[in-house]
Amino acid sequence: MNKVFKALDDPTRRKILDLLRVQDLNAGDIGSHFEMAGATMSHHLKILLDAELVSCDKAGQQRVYSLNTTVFQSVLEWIYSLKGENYEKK
Amino acid sequence: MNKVFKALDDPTRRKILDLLRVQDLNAGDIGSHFEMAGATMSHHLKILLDAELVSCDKAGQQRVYSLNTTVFQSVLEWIYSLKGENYEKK
DNA sequence: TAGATATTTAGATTAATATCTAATTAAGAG
DNA sequence: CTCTTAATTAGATATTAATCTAAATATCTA
Repeated sequence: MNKVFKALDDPTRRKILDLLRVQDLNAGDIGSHFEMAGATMSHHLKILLDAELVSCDKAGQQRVYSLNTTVFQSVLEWIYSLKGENYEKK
Repeated sequence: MNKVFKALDDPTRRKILDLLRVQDLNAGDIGSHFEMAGATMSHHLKILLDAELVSCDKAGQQRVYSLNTTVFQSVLEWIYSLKGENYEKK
């Protein structure tokens, strides 16, 4: 879970996830929502990939990123355990 | 939410929350679970306080910390929105 | 193949965070 | 009032993380 919390602890990366919630996007499209060097975006995307919060497919010159929410299961379970509730998978 | 994610992005602080899930504890008792200077614990507790993940009551010379899970609502809502599900408060 | 575009990687710099020791504050006991 | 205990605050240092520019890689097109 360490990597997941690390990845979530950054407003830019959380916003990337918000963007990917709506639709898959390539690196350039994601970057266009931020005023940051492309290399910096790439860095953030790598951290999200490492945490398995996003996945990536090559499409020609571009790389298309998509959201992967399965990793949240363990986070939800932890939060619910703190709340003293059981987490029931829908 | 920034402060909450920041606070959660540290194994020591997450473990503190795990300890407080079981029972309220004073600063010294919390510290005894870690091999860290007391000042360092105090620093972590302050970050948890700022994020409102814990609350603190004075009891004589001691300060008793307790878990506050209400802050998790917004986190849960955000995660569920990413998952494309609605979060229903229990 | 040469050039253009999309993206990542390398290396450097700056900013933020965790940690420590020492000093301070606050409360209780003698 | 002074001593002890509990905890925090201050200040310093070291590690980690975000960001940039420049260079490299990979793919498409002419």
